[in-house]
Amino acid sequence: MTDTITPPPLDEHQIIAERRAKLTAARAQGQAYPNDFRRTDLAADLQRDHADQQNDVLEAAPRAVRIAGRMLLKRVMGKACFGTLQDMSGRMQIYVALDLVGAETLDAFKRWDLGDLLGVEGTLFRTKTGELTVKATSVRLLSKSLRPLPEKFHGLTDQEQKYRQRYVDLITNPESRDVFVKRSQIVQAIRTFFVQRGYLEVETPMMHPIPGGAAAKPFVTHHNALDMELYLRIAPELYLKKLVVGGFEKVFEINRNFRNEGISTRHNPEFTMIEFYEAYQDYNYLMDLTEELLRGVAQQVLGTTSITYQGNAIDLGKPFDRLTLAQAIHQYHPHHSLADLAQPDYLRAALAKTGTETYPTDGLGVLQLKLFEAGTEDKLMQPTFIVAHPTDVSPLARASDADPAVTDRFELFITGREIANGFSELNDPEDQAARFTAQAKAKEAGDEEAMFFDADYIRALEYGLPPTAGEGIGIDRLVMLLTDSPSIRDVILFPQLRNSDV
RNA sequence: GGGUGGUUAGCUCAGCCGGUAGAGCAGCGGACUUUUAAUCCGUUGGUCGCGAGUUCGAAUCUCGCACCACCUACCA
Repeated sequence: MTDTITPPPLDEHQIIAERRAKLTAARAQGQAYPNDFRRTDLAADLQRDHADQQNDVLEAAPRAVRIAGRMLLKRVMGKACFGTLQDMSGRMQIYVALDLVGAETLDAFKRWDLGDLLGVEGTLFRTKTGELTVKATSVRLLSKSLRPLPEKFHGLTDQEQKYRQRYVDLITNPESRDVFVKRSQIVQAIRTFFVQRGYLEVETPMMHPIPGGAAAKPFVTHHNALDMELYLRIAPELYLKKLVVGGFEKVFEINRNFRNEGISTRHNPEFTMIEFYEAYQDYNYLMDLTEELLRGVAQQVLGTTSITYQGNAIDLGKPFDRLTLAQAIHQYHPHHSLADLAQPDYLRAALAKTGTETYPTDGLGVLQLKLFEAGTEDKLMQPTFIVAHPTDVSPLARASDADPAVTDRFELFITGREIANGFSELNDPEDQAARFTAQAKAKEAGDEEAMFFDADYIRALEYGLPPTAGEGIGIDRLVMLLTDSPSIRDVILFPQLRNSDV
């Protein structure tokens, strides 16, 4: 501590100035930010443990408690006051009366502000109206809050401020807290699911000399000591498969990916994925596993597999549909017959009507994919696996034995959004090298998202990757689904926003 | 990248047929020993996002810029 006065912030105004004056007065009384108060109780535990006890029971055998929290409501009435404290678990009312705490403490309490952090000792009782309350024998100011909280009834509603000052959002809006508590529970449930199945959780590099594992534009940075360019990873895929080569036959990683692309309600530059790989399994196994995972997580975190997303009922309990691109297009647009959808010329004509650009090099599969994306993808409300993606756009997936033009791959769509992507891995090093060469050519031709030729990955495959199935699930989008959140920013604590002047 | 809407007190919002800015909450002063969005009386607080223009006069009309939201495009 020093005696130097902190320069007032640029947005200092009357309320802050008044609170700062109270802080200065508190400093004159002694330590203004004490750290010797130890709580013994959390609000929610007390509410739960004493839910059934009437006041006569509580008064007969007084329960001594020590709680701490932020004061969100205060009702001053002459010689007795009520306040509402909030801690990480919930809220608890406190009662501060002259005959129990004395005039000095009562006067001090009256000057404390909403937002101040208090420590309270006392006993439990129940008020006339039946609310469990701590009757204070002592109240202390533990941290002065210099900035006023948002309006106590409406909380913070301004979207920008909710994102930029998430801490204020979390203080005042229980719905926001709930989303992030659920997010934590969802991630924990996923982690447990894989650990219980014998998977090893690993951490692979976030900085890659060659960005790989997905088609996306990377962020670039520079390592000074090595004097080399490094890329923030766009996916952990290639590293995880190297671990399978190394003998870790079931691995998963839950971590951030970074993609230097647009920002929207469904895209944040850094987002969280789980990727998992299991040797001696294929993509059909993954689809079964994915259904089991999503059902289990929803049941565990929400207590149900029937959920609502933005007004649409979604049933995670039923077996998920499994359709090829052509089958999905036909199902939602029956005027396209399956025979038509197998004709490249027909597809080109249909795409021309939707204004979608096509290239002479687009094969049947790519044309189907484009038509799917142009008007079917967003209609897949209920969980649907789209299987057999074209080999041309799946450079890391194993080609189908029955038809090498497509891969043993699926994408899972729910509410019209891609939630997961998985496939039987391409483990033939010569095929993989050829696919990388094709990608490298596309990159030279100007495709910014085409992949690099990754020689170390080919070398790993040359040691022998067992037949393996691998999948990625977008955690943010899954959390959006399970918390009924309309924007990815609602499920990321500190979403990326443009710079602002504080 | 394109379109639409928003930006007024610390917060939630009115005011927008151009005439010098309002409410509730919070704050400040006062009353009140079971309140709970406490109540009652009094009261402080504003570069109306920023910059230009039209006008005797702009929160209000016009143009530009910034940021936010939504839609759209892009994006495995």
